Amino acid sequence: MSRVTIKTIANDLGISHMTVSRALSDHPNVQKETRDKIVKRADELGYVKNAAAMVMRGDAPKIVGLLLPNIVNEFYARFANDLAVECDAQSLQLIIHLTNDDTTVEQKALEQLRQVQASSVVLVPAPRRSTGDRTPYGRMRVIELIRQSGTPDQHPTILVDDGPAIRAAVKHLVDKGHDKIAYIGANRDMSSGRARLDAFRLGAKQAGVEILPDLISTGVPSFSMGRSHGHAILAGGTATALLCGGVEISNGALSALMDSKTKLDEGFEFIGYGDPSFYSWVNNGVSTIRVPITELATRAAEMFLAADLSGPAPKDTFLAELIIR
Amino acid sequence: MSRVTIKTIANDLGISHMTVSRALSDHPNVQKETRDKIVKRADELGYVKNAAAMVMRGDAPKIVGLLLPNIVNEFYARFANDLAVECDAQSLQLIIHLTNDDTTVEQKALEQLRQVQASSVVLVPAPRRSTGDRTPYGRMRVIELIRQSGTPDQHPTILVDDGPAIRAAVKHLVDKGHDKIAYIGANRDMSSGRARLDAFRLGAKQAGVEILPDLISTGVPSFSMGRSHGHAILAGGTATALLCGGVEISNGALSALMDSKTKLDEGFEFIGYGDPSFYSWVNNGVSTIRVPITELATRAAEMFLAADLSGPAPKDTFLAELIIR
DNA sequence: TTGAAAGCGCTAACAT
DNA sequence: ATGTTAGCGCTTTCAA
Repeated sequence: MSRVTIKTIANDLGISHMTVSRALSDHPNVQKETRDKIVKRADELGYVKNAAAMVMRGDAPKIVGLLLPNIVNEFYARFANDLAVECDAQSLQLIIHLTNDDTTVEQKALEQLRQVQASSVVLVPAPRRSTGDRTPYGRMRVIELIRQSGTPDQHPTILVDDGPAIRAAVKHLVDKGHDKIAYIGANRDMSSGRARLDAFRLGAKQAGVEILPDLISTGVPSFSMGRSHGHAILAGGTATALLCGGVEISNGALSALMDSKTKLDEGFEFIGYGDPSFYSWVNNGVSTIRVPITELATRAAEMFLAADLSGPAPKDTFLAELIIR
Repeated sequence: MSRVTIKTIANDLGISHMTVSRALSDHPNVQKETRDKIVKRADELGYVKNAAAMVMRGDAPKIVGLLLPNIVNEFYARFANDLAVECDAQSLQLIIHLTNDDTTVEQKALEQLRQVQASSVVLVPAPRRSTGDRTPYGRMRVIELIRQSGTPDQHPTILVDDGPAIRAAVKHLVDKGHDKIAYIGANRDMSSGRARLDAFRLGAKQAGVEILPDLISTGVPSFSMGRSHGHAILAGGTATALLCGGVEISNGALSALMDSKTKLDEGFEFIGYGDPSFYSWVNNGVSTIRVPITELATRAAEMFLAADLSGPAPKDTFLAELIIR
């Protein structure tokens, strides 16, 4: 009834538990006959090696963590999916925690991962108001994804540079004759919010158009935020094109746009952010700024394995891509 | 440099590791002064309790597993999200494995979860050809989600009954004057595929319409399958309405429909399956069959905690709901 | 109030 | 080829 261990099997067979251990760990020094008997009995009893015991002996637990704000956002879902595939390929177990961008939750999750000795953690750092306390990461390898928090060079980091794509998007719109281009993005609380807005401004400047302040709106990014700001811009009547700087925002703004058949017929142009699968077929294809998610996940998985912890932490940047549909 | 344990702290402070243990576990029998000193030092050194040691002593590991075909499908993503929230609330760690509906992968994942002594696993069983071997679940509580595999009453099960909603969908279409209703769904490999098609047929019968065999198509469910079958049905010209029996299929078929402006203007009616967020705003709102995902996740989390393992395994069924937009 | 010993499951290092 | 011992980090039991 209780858990089957090597001792259970050993007693059952009237031999030493060491022989059982050897047999089940493919150690050469076991007589074939004995080994077969052991393997057979282990199988019958449903024996599985106790991971906790292995960890206590010093084996690195085959566990990695993933901390995401949520997993409904298609960007995060795809990343989690790709990372999970990589982990399964490496026989790693992936523990997911959702932080909801709350530093408290994030800290708690990190501590739990530390308790189970997770070897690595991929983390989208929650934006933090103060440079407040943070639990030490212990022996975990922490890989920061998308956002960068705290001291640079401290942790390996995987970033996305969407600047060029955003500037290209503006240029594309200008080339098509638009000069009243609206922008909806995240506020300056997040570094990504700042960076994208800056890229938008720079793109406009480079393309030689002036952006009316009224056409730029920022806020805490969410679907409903994107939707309401989108409605406001469409109602304003000034803008002839809209660029979004965030996945949720983009979906929200697109939903607002879909409400307005007139605008679509008038040739109002929309460029979204992220590339949810339905963008390729909604509204005859939605142009967007695509982030190479699978590449990010692959790189993260590579970092799991990277042996050397010495030297400055690597910082990899992947380019987002403008997709015109 | 090496891992901080209670012994590290004990040596550091020149006391017994037992006192340290007591202090850090809020045992009353420690002098306040000593306790404060210990807690302080533990904090400085970044001590965390070793989960493996606790598990070895007999503590149930705070780990639960989740096995899903994938996590990009919005249905699964939402479920995973909701379950992760529940787990965080209960200080459980959630290990996710993606099976891709492959029994081999599923078995391997289950074994890994067994090694780390996961207390419970929520599992969308991969459809299995033969009633072949399956690793014993050991002491894990296995909760089957959506699909049921193997012997009934063996595991707690959470099912969705979409029969009434599917029949209501057919009735709705008939009431609106449609009598050439097409259906795209999963083939009979999965029990859900069979059940939904049967519900569709029954609904048609109850509504007094005959379904032309040509208008029913099934196959291995996927976006592209839904899309190509959708195109075929639209090209056929016979059908005036389409009902889908699967999430991916529904998205694919919807994408096919969006390609055809004519059909939409002609009043071609579509009822999808699942309720991706964008259904509420695409195409002025897509009618669909909604599955109560959060309720499923909440119930699953409740089952994590259920103490009694005695008696027949509970089988909970949640009703899907027809949403007309 | 504090400490010492034992044991959870496993394997490296020594016996035999 | 097989067996014995010890120890990973922790807490329960018993002793001081």
